[in-house]
Amino acid sequence: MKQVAALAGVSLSTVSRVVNGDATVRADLVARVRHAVEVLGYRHNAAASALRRADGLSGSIGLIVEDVANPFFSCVQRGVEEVARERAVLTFAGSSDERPERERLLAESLGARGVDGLIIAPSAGDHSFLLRDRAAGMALVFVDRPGRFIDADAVLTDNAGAAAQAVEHLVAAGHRRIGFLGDRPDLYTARERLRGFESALARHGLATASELARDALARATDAGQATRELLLGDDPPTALFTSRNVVTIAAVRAIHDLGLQRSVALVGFDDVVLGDVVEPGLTVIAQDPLALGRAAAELLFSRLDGFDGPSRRIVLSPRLVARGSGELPAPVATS
Amino acid sequence: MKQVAALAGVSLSTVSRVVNGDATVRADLVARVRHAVEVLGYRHNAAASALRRADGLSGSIGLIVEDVANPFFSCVQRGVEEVARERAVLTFAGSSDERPERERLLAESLGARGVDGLIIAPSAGDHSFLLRDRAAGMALVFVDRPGRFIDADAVLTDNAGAAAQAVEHLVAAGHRRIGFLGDRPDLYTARERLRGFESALARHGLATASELARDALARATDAGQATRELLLGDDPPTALFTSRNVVTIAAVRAIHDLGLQRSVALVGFDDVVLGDVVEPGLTVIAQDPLALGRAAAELLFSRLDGFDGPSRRIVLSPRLVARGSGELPAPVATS
DNA sequence: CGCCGCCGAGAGAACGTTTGCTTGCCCTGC
DNA sequence: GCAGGGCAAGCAAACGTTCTCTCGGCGGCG
Repeated sequence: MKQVAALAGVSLSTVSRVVNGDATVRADLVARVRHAVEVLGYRHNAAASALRRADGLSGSIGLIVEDVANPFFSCVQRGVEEVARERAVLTFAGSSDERPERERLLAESLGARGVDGLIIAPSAGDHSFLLRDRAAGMALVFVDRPGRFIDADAVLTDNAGAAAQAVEHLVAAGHRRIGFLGDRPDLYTARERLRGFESALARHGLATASELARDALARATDAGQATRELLLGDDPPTALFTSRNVVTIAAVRAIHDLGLQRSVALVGFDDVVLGDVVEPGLTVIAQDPLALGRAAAELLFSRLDGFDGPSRRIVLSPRLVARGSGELPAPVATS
Repeated sequence: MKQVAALAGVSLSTVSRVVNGDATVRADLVARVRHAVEVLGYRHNAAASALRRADGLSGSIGLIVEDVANPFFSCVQRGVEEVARERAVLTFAGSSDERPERERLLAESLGARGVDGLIIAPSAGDHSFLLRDRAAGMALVFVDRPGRFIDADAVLTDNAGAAAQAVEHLVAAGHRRIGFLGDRPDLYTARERLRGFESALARHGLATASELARDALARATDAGQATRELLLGDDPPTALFTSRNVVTIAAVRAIHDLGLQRSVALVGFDDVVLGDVVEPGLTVIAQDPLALGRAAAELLFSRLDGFDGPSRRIVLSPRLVARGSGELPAPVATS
């Protein structure tokens, strides 16, 4: 910057003003400075800028999700990025692997990098440690799940309602024995989906048979194994509800391996690539992860724009996409 | 930091030394400083640190891919992140949407943020503008495709070899008329795959019938449309090679819509979720995007660790996974 | 017992910006 | 014609660190 100032024959202040688009600089000086910038290959130092500038903004935000490689979260990331991009803000993304200590490490590293805001799809841990960062001016929004022990903006899905809708759909097809393949029960989304599942069953006078429910299926192999156990056990369910994309995929695979794809009904949470091509087509509760990410980013930027009201909560309703697997009729009762 | 120093009754220098783990500080002072840090909720300012410190490292790297929501690239991102994580380095990720000017904007923003290194899956543009940043100390690695007009480390896939392997596979099943569904021809990967495709055909004395090749299929709708045109045209191909995950998915969908999934053979580039469940199973050239990302990050960090040799190139060979669609036999010739 | 050297800690400059304040100039109004 | 105000540009301090240099104290050796 010094060199630029020297070459253009102006002061550092003037260069700074030009770089920041200050309108009070004379046109010919602007031109001289821009030219010098080009010639010298000057690149603005955002770190130093954020350090000095009054608002302390760095033009970057952080995003913490379970796994950036999970299609659901990678779409959330994309949504966040799209909104951030419009404001020339960059996005730091990190995977927590659902481990609270790793999540905390990431959040603190991001804070140390001076991100203006943080969007988190929180794990099961305590998030009150973020109060400190928020007090330091960092905006905070939770996505997909609410934070624990901290009151903050959040964008959520109507998990319970959607799970109930899935049950209604299966009951309408005549099913009475519906299996549940769930995620780690310490996760908000998993609990909500189970809650919706059970309450819908109860509405129809169907008790949850605990032998028809499996959870803690964090890995695909576990989910496949659980599917086989359920379907090969005594008095197996005639339909399955899978509570998450990885579980759905593993269950579909297991069902096809067993050759049961035309006899066991299935509704899965999260849409899945090729779900429309599989035979029968996969009936899913399709979330809109892109919209989730976009909404979270919008909330974040409204805070950065100065909104200082009470914490807001946006709840998106996913839609059921019927493609065949969820409409398979229950076999005629033989008992 | 001043407050910490005051509370601990030491100088700023000492606090800095403690924070950076300097061993020359007396144990009791270390304890006092750590205590003060806890009490005050002090958080290290990475921006100021990078600004002042001798090596100028910020502990962050950048990653630019076409689309973070594309499963291929999200896995690359994950691979990069895993390696970076081991070194407590954070990852900035951005989507270029295959637009050179957006890619350049991202790269320059990342440079301004002072990333220590940059990993790019480059679009079709000119990347010589990165010379400036590299001269300023930024490490640079290309992944999936080499950069243009700049010599740098790169991690690539043997695209031509893999495409040739796909053709060999289809020829072995008796196919003579093989259709090609390609990506934007200005992309390195697309060109290489077409090159491998054509040279393998030539080896078997099969000229490339231009009416059997379609490219520039950047969007799913285009790819589906092209598939339908090829298969419904006069003298259609008996087999298809699809050059990319999004194209493969669209083609599979179109083939199933037409009910031709048991008569038209298909080998696709990139593995796809549920590719093993579809009927018939999807035969693919499976890349290992996680390994691609990891290797790129390893190259990057070796540069940051001081390696200063000539640019290196790692080429990974994908493997063909036969699942059925690529082994469908050609119909007996009727002509 | 005295001197030298080493170790540990503090003082202060510097990193690359932004920004409040100041200065100088020109224009306008009385 | 002079004074005052407004605008454009420069000066210098400050942002939160790191790092070099210096200084003081202590121990060991001569």
